[in-house]
Amino acid sequence: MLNSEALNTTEFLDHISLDCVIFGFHENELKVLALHYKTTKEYALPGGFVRKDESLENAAKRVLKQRTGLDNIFLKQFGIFSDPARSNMNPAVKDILELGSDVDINFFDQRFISVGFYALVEYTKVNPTPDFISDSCLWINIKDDIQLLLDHNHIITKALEVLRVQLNYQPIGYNLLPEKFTMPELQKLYETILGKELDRRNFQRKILSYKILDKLDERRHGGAHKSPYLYAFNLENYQKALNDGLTGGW
Amino acid sequence: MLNSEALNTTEFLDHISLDCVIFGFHENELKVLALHYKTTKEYALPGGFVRKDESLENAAKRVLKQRTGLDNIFLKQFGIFSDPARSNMNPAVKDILELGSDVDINFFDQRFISVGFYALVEYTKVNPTPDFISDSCLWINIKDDIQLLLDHNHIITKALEVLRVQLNYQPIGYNLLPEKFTMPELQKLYETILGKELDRRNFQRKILSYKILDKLDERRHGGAHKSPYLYAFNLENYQKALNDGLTGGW
DNA sequence: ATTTTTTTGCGTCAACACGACACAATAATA
DNA sequence: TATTATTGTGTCGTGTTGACGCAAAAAAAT
Repeated sequence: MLNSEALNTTEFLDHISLDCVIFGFHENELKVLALHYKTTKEYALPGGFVRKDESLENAAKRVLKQRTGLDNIFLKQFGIFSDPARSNMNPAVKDILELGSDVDINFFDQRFISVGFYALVEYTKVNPTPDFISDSCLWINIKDDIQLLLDHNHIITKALEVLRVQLNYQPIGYNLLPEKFTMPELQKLYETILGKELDRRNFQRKILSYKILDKLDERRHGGAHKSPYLYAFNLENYQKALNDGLTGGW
Repeated sequence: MLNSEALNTTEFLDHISLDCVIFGFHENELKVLALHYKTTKEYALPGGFVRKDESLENAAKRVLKQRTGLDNIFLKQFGIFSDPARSNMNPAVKDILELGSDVDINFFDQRFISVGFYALVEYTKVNPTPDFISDSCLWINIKDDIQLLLDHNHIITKALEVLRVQLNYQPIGYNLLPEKFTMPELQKLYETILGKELDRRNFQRKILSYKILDKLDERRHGGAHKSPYLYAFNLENYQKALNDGLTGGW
């Protein structure tokens, strides 16, 4: 009945959990992967616990692998959520109780200090997979602000703030976009993360001045109106540029 | 024998500790408050544990109050240190064993995931106070790179990196400098945090353009050569400016 | 087929910001 | 009184930024 990831709570450290904000970009919108619980019908971030001899980062990688099917995901720890009241009255406890009498409910019902990770994935490569207390795993749109479990909305907000600040220091475009993309797509990604509109022509001038993009001889056909050129990140230059931080703000 | 902060380990959450990087600025040098252990003669960051119904932030404030005598310290969580091996072979365990047989050595000898806080204090206001395993509490100069306990050097390095990034987003100057200060002093603070020299005249032009400083009618006399003017932060403008981030890099 | 509409590619211009540097005023010291 | 290191203020050339113009392209409408 229970799948193996749920059992053996004695393997885990007490009081410490982690939550993952998995960002994807699709149809010009920024999305986050969420679970939908069987019993309480709550939405929640994918999370997990830390094995007694495991680093937090590896625990997060385990969770990511389970929910997305992907290895080698871009992953950063961005915050810690430690309000003593944050996991009081956790509705998920009810979901877990439903699973059977052999569950160590004391483990799940304790105070948790949760470490927040954000991950960047290429939307189309993800195979969303529910966990043992959820019936589905789905993308929710950031701007729909759907109500999530406990402080998970707050966790997403914090992740977004960090993403915004790190836009010039982490390969965020590279990890969220497919290999080939158009300039308007890249711009839309920047606009969504920054929460403001940018001038099309100035954006292009600036991003090209960094020399981090290769302009391809290909265009994206099929859309309405003039076909835009495709670009790809020049990883070598991108990494080099990020080391100093891309100069100037947006 | 044992002071009360050491006892009652049952009050604390297992596996979770915190370490504070307390920055001070004195004689144009950036310093960090450290403890010196009685038995092993190791240097270490001030740290502590989290009570079962206490937020991490409040736990950090407790530690800060105990080591500095100060309330209302500027304080930010900046990272988490979770390598499973980080607290193996912890020499501090030996110091704690020396304290007597009634110590719950199992608590101190477990795996700890440590949450890093940095604090900014006005050097002259601090009253450095050792804890129950240390014989002194003292300022160490950042650039002296003294060898510290476990991964504490690494923790300081990370704190400095964060400080650097946040220089344009947090009231760092205000919290590290006394109320009145000279332009060369402020510049030296920026240079130390950034790890590079800045042009005196360009620095002044830029920092004044933010309108975050009030130029006083007073000068600092007594030093050799021309007496510099004193400045004070205009808190209202400073806070307003930090909200958007001070534009441009250094 | 031709026109319309919207998007894309490329360019211009004025205002501003930045780095490098010049020079005079000042205050302790020699 | 002269010396010397430091501070206050300004200039100048370059590069970057924001605001906006215009023509080419491609699907859709006529």
